[in-house]
Amino acid sequence: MARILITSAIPYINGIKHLGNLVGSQLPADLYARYCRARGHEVMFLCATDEHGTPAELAAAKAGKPVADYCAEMHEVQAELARGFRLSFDHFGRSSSPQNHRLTQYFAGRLAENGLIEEVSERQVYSNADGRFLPDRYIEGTCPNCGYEKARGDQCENCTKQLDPTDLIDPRSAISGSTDLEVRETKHLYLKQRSLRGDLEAWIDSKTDWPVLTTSIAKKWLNDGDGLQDRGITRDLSWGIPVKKGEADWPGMEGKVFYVWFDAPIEYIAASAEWAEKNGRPEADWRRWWRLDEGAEDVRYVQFMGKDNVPFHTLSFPATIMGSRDPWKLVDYIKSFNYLNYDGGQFSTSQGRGVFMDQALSILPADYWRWWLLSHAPESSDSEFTWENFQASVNKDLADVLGNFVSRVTKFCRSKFGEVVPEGGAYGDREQELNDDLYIRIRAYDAHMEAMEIRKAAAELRAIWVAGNEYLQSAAPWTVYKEDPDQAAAIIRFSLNLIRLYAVLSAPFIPDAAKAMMDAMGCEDDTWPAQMTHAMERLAPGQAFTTPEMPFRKISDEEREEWQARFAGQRG
RNA sequence: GGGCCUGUAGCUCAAUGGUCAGAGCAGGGCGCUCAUAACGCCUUGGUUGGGGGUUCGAGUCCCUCCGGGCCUACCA
Repeated sequence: MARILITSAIPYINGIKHLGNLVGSQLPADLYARYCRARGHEVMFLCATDEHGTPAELAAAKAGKPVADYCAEMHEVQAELARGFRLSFDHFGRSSSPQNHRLTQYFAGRLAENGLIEEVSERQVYSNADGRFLPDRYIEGTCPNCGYEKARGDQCENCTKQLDPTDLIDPRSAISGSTDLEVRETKHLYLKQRSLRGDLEAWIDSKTDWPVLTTSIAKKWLNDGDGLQDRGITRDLSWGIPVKKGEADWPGMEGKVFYVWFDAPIEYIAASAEWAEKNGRPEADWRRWWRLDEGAEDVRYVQFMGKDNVPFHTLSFPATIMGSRDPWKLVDYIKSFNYLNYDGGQFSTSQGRGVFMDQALSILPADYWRWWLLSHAPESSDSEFTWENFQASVNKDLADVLGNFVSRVTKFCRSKFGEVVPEGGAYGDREQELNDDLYIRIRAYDAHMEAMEIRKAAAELRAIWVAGNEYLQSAAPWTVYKEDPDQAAAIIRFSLNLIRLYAVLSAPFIPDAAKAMMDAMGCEDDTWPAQMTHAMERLAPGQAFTTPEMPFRKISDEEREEWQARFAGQRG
């Protein structure tokens, strides 16, 4: 038994996430967490909402609510959706928690003590009408390079030239449209990542088993141009974690907050502290996951995220940890994902293009989405959601291969032997052969799950389901029954045990269906199969079961067409 | 502009430089009748984006061209 710490990239607070966001971090993290628990490991699976930053303030203003209220409400909305998708977080925290305030200020203090913080005075654009400093991309204007009128202050989307906000012709606020802008002097803290570059590079170089996607992004940032740059970790905002040096005030930084990307990863740690408080546990109980000097030497820490998050998890956050010169746990493995596209284009939050988490659950149960998304996870390159593919995969895999297997076995048994595991007969060569085959397949499934090769794991699981149908076809209990009812009873007893086996193996992917299958078999033993002969005798003769009606219904062509039209764009 | 990823069957994807490039779906044929017209067996289908090179041997390594995508540090 091992101890496994798992975190998913924390979703931003300003709205409901789409399926691309879900499959890029939270869902695969949940799959892995469920698998690790099923194998008997001690798991701490954490996620949270990422609540600070300019977009949160603007979204709250648009909703006409105080930002704290807005975030509290949206946190609850996201938490409810997470429950709907059966994301099995041990805790779903908030980056605005008191625990994160304390830890973020603590880390900043440690970094300052270690000489890794620099105060930099810089000039930034201030909007009088909006009463706030504007991040570069919240300033619009005409591109000096190509004349595009909606160029952003960081880059022109039309000609892709990188810009400085002061380059723009006729600059205006992207929030209010106001042209009443001025450049003001403001002081900020920079994390001196440059002086940690060597440590970071050595650490990245030691991670030879990480996905190429992860290490290539990290190396690019380490080596590109002048190499890793120092990074501003404070902002002029009202909503956020006040800048402090540990518990002490930070002279000259009054009224400023930490940059959201500084405090967000620290929330991984803080979330465990929230977990401890919520469950009435002592501090030591969460610190044993994070502090190498307080019990975390044997913890394996795995992070899940989309590729856009990689620089912050391979460089910025590790720089914070290393720079603290404290024995905090660094990540051991980063599983990163490409993007999921939607029907020939990108998912678009602003255009309402694609399927969002709430909409998905409103039309089909979580298992349908979990199965499709995980079995098509964008691991090696971007992948694409189409309704045709979704319908075909779900109908074939879940309804025909798995669901129908459960139906045909239970209904045959009910009609010939009643709703109890039948006695009589004995397992023979055919059963032994399948056991041998399943043993090999389950070991392959385990290997894929342990390596977080998600699509391969899904394919192997599906092959395990198929094996049940092959067995039934060749054993043909409906024929055997006519001559030798006892032998047919043995075949069905074996098949009912297969259902239980499938429930155990499938639970990480489709937890609700798996539970329904276990409940139907009247079984509570979900021990992961080791020796097949034992696993296939869990359901003893005489044990009652119930016959589930339609474990998975199919998606009709009409439904598919309707959804296709409904989610094409312009949400609402 | 620079960097990275990617291109394999109609579709979605596999293949430590080493049998005849494999699966699933779709298509075709046969079988079965327990089951949600489901299941099983067999089968059609490829100049691995184009071209050149290295090698006894290239989907895999190198060069080049073409197509798709991502990143490029103040959105998060």
